[in-house]
Amino acid sequence: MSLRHALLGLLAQGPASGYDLTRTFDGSLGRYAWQAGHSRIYPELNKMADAGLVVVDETGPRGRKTYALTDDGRTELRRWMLHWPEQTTVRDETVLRMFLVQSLEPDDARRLLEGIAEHCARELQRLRPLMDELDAEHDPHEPVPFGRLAGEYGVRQYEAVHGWALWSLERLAATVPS
Amino acid sequence: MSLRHALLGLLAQGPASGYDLTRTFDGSLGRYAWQAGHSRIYPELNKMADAGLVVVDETGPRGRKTYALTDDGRTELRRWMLHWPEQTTVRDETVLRMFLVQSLEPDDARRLLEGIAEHCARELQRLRPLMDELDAEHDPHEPVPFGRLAGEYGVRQYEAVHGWALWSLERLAATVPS
DNA sequence: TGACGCATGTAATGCGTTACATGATTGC
DNA sequence: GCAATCATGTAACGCATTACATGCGTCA
Repeated sequence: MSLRHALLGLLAQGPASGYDLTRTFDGSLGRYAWQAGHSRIYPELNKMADAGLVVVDETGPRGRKTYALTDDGRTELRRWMLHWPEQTTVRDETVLRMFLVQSLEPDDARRLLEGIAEHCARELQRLRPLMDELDAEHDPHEPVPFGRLAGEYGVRQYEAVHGWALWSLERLAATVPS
Repeated sequence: MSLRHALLGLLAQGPASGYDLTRTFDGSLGRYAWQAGHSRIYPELNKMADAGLVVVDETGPRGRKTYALTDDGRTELRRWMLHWPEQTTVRDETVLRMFLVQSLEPDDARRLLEGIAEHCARELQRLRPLMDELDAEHDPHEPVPFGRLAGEYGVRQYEAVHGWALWSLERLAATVPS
């Protein structure tokens, strides 16, 4: 039930409406960690309010409701963050493709790996300047800005996949014909 | 509909029964890429047979049925492997926790990051020798063994997360009190 | 006043997990 | 003969996506 914990974690940064939270999922959170559409978020927020994990903080125009964490919500978030099971849920189409590279003909496999490497290189060119900018703007007296750690994860992730794709290309090419 | 493609990719390595495929998902495939239990696999194989993507190859004792790819199945697998959408499905509880590290008190955040770093270090100690063993046993005239590329991905992935956790710890500690 | 974006919801369908259910073979 | 494992399936429930549905507020 990770959607619930994702919402708790986001609300820990400060009150937000279902609409705000939906847009957060559209960004890098949804891209690298967990996806959710508004049609799941609104019902879940209502259930969390029933369970006493969040409360409606403010109501605004157009029926806008911002939610805030309760003490129970913060306790549950902390419990989930610190006590995680050994076997966690992962579901990643890209990694699945990596597992199945060898089901392709050698030429196709090469093309796929080259595509992955290029994709990673492009993403790195996009992400690294963003991180540098965050760092340049950052006042060292303030806490690390939200998203900076996740962004760093993204950079390192792409570097790892990039290196993996190049290594795999070499490895596939190195097969000695008999 | 990635379960279907996972099954196609696995069957591309050679015919297998639903039971065999279920055990494959119990291993590193399920751990890093995609999970599925037998209760989804059997119905899906039947649907894939109806759709002409696979055929029953052999029947064995205890009602065992091995499935093999058809030409249509191989075509569909190739299509899926080579033409992937920009926005792919990712769902990873660990990465979600990474995104939410900053929702914790500094002490808790530190403990969590230390836990992640230790976890990665342990997994690396387990995985690296396995990969070295695979390489030592590998006849260079044979194609790269199935799972070797994925295993390398696992190693690099853990190295990346390990480095990220250490970097994050430093970064959190570096906040200058005002 | 019309278009766009904000804002919230429900319904239908499909995918995934857990639990239920059954029976055959092999090895001890 | 009994236990473990092989082997396949269905049912119930919950979660996720897509589509359907509605209405308010702001700005040009």
